[in-house]
Amino acid sequence: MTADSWLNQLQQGGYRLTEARRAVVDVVSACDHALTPVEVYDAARQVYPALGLVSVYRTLEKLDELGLVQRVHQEGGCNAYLPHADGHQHLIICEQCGRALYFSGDDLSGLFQKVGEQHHFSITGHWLQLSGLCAECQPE
Amino acid sequence: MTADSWLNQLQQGGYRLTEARRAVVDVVSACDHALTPVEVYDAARQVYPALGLVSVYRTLEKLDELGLVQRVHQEGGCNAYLPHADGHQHLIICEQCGRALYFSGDDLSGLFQKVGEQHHFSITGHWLQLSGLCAECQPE
DNA sequence: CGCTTATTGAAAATCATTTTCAATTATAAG
DNA sequence: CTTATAATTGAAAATGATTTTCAATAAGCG
Repeated sequence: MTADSWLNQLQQGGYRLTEARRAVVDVVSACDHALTPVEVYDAARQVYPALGLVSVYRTLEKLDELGLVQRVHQEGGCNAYLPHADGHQHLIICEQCGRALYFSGDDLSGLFQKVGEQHHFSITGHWLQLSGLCAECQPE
Repeated sequence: MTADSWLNQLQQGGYRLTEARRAVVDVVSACDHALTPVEVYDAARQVYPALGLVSVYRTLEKLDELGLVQRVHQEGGCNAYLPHADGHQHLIICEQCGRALYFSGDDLSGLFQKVGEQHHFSITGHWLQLSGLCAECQPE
């Protein structure tokens, strides 16, 4: 029931529940790879044809604000969104099929702090994404 | 003589050396923080006022292709360029002043491989950026 | 020096994103 | 169940970044 949980959190955040938002949430919350606004638009219109692209942008913005999605940066562009996993902040993305997967990086945070100290930086954030081929996309 | 080295590599790559390219290379190769195309344009016109923004885009594209610059992703946008350090692939960027710094991540590459194996991914690349405050920008 | 062709800057075209706006609709109050 | 109010909507226009087109220029070869 991720979608329902997201809708609850939207409401909790003071936002109204509308058809447009439901459609966007349905698509994004159930997806295992990053989607651009246009991809969300196309998928969500299958359910709710009256949807406007503008509402997709606006809804993604709110989901991002609530920490429900995370922005993914890729070669081609930097405007794709993925459900945000709690606690696990690091990503692996398959170059071929686009499937995304979070992995736990508890051991890394300490390392980042250490690297920061070496260079006299106080580290406040990090961005880590691995790319490669998932099991299914690997040649024999 | 980084600038000269870059110009050599451009020529080696089959490209001609022009005033426009010289101006762009001068600016980017000597900069310690990420610059957007427009920022490069503004800085380079101080030296070569006839420069067109289009040539900045085109030159940055070629420098990227030759591995001389690297694209940096940041909150606001993902279109800033930084000289590419050889061997050191990981970045720390100061949130305040924008100063960028590479650090060696030999120990990390092994770790990335291991994480990949755990999830049956063959890792072919990674993207790591730390952000924080550099020594000068830290409050006492 | 002269030829060939890559490169140029300006302008137009394209593409993604944001803003504007009047109409609609979710929600709270009656 | 109404009604009132303010958030939300989609369409269209506006913006901003990037790319393409194109005739003029200039780099680099012979």
